[in-house]
Amino acid sequence: MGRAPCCDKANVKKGPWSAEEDAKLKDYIEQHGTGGNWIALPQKIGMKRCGKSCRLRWLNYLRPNLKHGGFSEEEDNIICSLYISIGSRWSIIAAQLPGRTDNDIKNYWNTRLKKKLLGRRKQQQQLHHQQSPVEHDHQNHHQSPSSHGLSNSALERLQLHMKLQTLNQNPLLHTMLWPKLHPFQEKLLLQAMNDENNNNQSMQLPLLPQPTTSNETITTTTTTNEINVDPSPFQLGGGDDFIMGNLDNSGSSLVWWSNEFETSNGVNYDRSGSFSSSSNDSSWEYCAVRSSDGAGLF
DNA sequence: AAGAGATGCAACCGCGACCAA
DNA sequence: CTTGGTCGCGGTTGCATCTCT
Repeated sequence: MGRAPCCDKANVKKGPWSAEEDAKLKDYIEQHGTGGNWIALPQKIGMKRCGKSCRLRWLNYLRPNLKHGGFSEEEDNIICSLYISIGSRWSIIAAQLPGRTDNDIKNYWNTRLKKKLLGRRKQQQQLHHQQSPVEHDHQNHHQSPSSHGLSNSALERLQLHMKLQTLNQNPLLHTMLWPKLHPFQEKLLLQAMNDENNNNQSMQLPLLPQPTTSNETITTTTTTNEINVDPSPFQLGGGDDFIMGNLDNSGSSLVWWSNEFETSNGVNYDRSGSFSSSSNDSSWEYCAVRSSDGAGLF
């Protein structure tokens, strides 16, 4: 038994919007607002459109003060650094760019910006594909995210991160938004990239060294409270993206790019960027974490 | 010039979150 | 607490346009 549809699909128009439809919707919303109910809105104005479709059209196209195309270098930097930090949270990224919609940014990232920054890697992949499509497919199949422990997205962000670190072209963003990769991350990334380029067998993530008797407490500063995380051993690799844990005895605790994880105190974090640890390593002060209790972002 | 493939973007889909009853 | 309705988000698709051969 599936979910009930939000509207009568058979009597709803789909596809591109006409100028008349645009004008009708725009006029109504500008005069009356949405009324807090997108589902009922098309009926009110006599349109054969799904309420969700109206909402999307308004938010992505008809809303005033929207910018289309022509992303600036500064916007590129912001998108890139936020993507590295928080992943594909397009609505959050869009909130930092006035006049831009999440859909716009998502499209821009997927079609242009990603290629601009990771273009070389793609060319290499295409070359591989041309040389031996069958073999390539076979390897792709076996090199699923779980085989090397990192999803494509996580690997992509690691690669971007390293690449951008080397550019060092925007001092502000560089220091504020792009924390240095931990040596372990660098090693991991280089290993993954090397593995990919060589079309090798699947790479298994190394297990983290077992933490010793460190009494350090990782502290994350969140918007509403502080979370004390027991630095007991974290899992690395596995089905989701895990690069986290206590890496050595010097207190350089690390949490990075997990899609989701649960600490021993039961707090779930979702797609974190990095934590600062209570050790005085200023390069780890930036964090982007969402915890299960709703707290925390940057 | 024409066909094939690549690219860009608007729109759709499905799911989880949220909220009120 | 449960249920049903709506919202908002991220992933995906479809199609028009562009580029290459």
